[in-house]
Formats: sequence, structure tokens, C-alpha cells
Amino acid sequence: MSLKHGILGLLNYGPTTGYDLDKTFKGSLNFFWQAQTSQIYRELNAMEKQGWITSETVIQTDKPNKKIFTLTENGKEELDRWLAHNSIEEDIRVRDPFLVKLFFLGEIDTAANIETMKQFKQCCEYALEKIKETLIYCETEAEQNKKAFYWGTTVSFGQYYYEMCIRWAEDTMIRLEELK
Amino acid sequence: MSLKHGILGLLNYGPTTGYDLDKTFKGSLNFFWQAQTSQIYRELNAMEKQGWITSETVIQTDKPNKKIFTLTENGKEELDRWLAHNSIEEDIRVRDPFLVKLFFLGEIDTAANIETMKQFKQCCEYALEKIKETLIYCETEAEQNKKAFYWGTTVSFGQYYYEMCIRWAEDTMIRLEELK
DNA sequence: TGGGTCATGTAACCTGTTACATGATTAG
DNA sequence: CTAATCATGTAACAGGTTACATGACCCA
Repeated sequence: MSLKHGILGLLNYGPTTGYDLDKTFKGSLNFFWQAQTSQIYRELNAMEKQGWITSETVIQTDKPNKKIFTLTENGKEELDRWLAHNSIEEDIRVRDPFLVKLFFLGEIDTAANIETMKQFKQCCEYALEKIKETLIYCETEAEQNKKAFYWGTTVSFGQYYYEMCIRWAEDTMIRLEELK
Repeated sequence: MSLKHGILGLLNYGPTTGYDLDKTFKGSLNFFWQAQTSQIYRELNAMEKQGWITSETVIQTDKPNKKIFTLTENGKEELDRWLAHNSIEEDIRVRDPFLVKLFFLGEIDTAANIETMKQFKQCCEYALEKIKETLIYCETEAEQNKKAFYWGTTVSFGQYYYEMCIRWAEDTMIRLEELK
């Protein structure tokens, strides 16, 4: 279970609304964990029932009312418990729909598959560009902020990942050409 | 949606039982897509209702009866449709619980985190060993069997992936040491 | 006699996805 | 006048996880 803990982690940086949490999520954790807005609201309700967070409604006249969520002591304990308990064997896994399809692509035309690999490579190149921008931000922040150092390690993983994908795609395309 | 299509792909190699399908799955697709036995049986029922597969019960006296599933024409069409439709933008994504946790590890002790990275690296080294064995199998098969060539590309992805993870873990550990 | 293989699942629950709904304010 | 932003969700469905159940046969 990860989304609840991701939310706990973000709320630990300070109280916010579901709306802002969703935006923060989409700009950070979203690179390696995806969640719909509706799911975030649902999890927030569940977490409040569990006593990990509390909410306070702020009435606004010019804008819709908002609900500010705050981490409770229970919630902070749960976050710490999760962080301290290292469960690498459970957490390490690849779950990649592209590879599922690739596994079966022997059924169709090699030329079409070379085209698919080319597109895959382009997507990775695009993702890499975006990641490099984020890395620059993390590196400047990391000088003052220890948290940002750790954010940076995940972003750096993204960089290594997409660079690896690009190399793999190139090598695989060469081998596909030989197959033709 | 991927599990149904994964099952279609495997059934395309020939009729089998849920039991054998589960074993084949765990020995192949499981590297990049996980599924519980119970989920496979459930999907098989759903797929039969959809008309993608048919089943035939074989009565056995020494062993429990078994149900053999066969791909229908509809099922084969659905498989081909899925393979031909390349949807890289949807299929490309990272979903990694380890990175979610790492993102927040600034909250706890650096020394403990170096230990976590070391364990991560060891897990990757172990995974890499297993993958190299599989690669050898795929490479010898690929000479006769075009399918095996594509199986090999996914396994080779695994090799590149874990080698990258090991390099990243090493580099990250060095930077964590500097942080201490 | 205890554990592994063969072979099937069900039930309950949790998590993820898709589609839809509301409604005011503000910037182009 | 239109689109975006702010801010909340609900409902229904699909997919994933965990726990449990059955029972015979075979091998050590």
C-alpha cells in the first residue's frame, strides 16, 4: 500500500487541501506513482476515519469552501513506521505494460515493430528532457534542504532509467534490423 | 488493461488449463507483470463470458478434473487488435513503491538509508543473476524461433534495467556518504 | 506421516479508473 | 464570450490482493 503513505508524506510537509495535494502529487510523486484526483479524495476520507489526519473546513465567499487536512500524531507515527520498516523485497518490482506487449510482438510484422521501438525511444527522450529540468531544481535546493537531496535521488533514478531505455531501444532496433 | 491480453497471448501458443497457464505466467510475464492465481482463474471466466476463449472439461480419475481453455476466433482478433494498436504513451510509465519511499527518506537517519541502498543493490544483483540465465536460454532458442527473439528483448530489458539500478545505487551511496 | 504436486476455485476486501456533476470568479 | 482556475466530490466498475477451502495421489 503506497498511496496512503505518499499522502502522509506530503501532509508531513504541512497542512493542505485535497486540491493542492493533488497538484503537488502530480508534480512530484506522479513520476513513479499515479493517482486520480478522485482517488486522492477517497483516500483522504479513509485516512481521516483511521485517525491519521484531521480536517477543518474554511468557508470562503469568493471561492468554493475548502477543507484543510492536518497530520495527527497517529498519522506521523504511521509515516515513521512505514519509513523505518524497510521492505525492499516487497517494494522492488517491475510492472510495465509495454514489456507485456513486446513479449508477444513476434506475432506481427518486424518492420512495424521497429517503428514502435523508434516511438518508444522518442517518448523516453522527451521524458528525459523534462527530468533534466527537474534535476537542476533539486540540485540547487539540495544545498539548503536535506529533503531536496532525497527528492533528487528519485529524479536521478528517472534520468538513469530513461538513458538506459534509450540505449536499450537503440540496441534492440539494430537487432531487429538484422532479423528482417 | 493488460492481464486479459497477457492471457490471450499465452493461450495463442496453444490450449491449456488455468493451472498450467498460471505456471507459465509465473515463469515468464511475471518479471514485468504480476498476477495472483485466483486472479487468473477469475479473468479466464470473464474471458469465456466475453467469447474470447472456450473451455472443455476433461474428467480424470487419478487426478482432479481439469478445464482446458482454447482461444476462439474472437479472442485471436482481440489479441491481434491489441498488438497492432500501439499505444506507447499510455503504456509507458514507472510505478515503483521503492521510489515513493525513497522520496521521503530525508525524514530519517542517513546511515540507515545507506544500509537500505546497499540492500537494494544486493536485490538487484540477485535479480540480474537470474536474468542472465534466462537470457542464455532465449538466445539459443531465438535461432530457431522468432517468438523467442522477442521474449529475449524483454529479458534483455531486465538485464539493462538491473545493471542500471546497480550503477545508480552505487552512485547514490557515494553521494549519501558525502551527506553524512 | 508429512509435504509436495495436481487442479479447482470463492469471498471479501482494497485499490485504481472512468465518467460525471456543480458553480462562482477571473483573465484573455 | 470562453476557457481556465478554484474546490469539492459521487457512482460504478475494473483490477489486484489476501485468505481460505477441497482432496487425492505420490514420494521420502
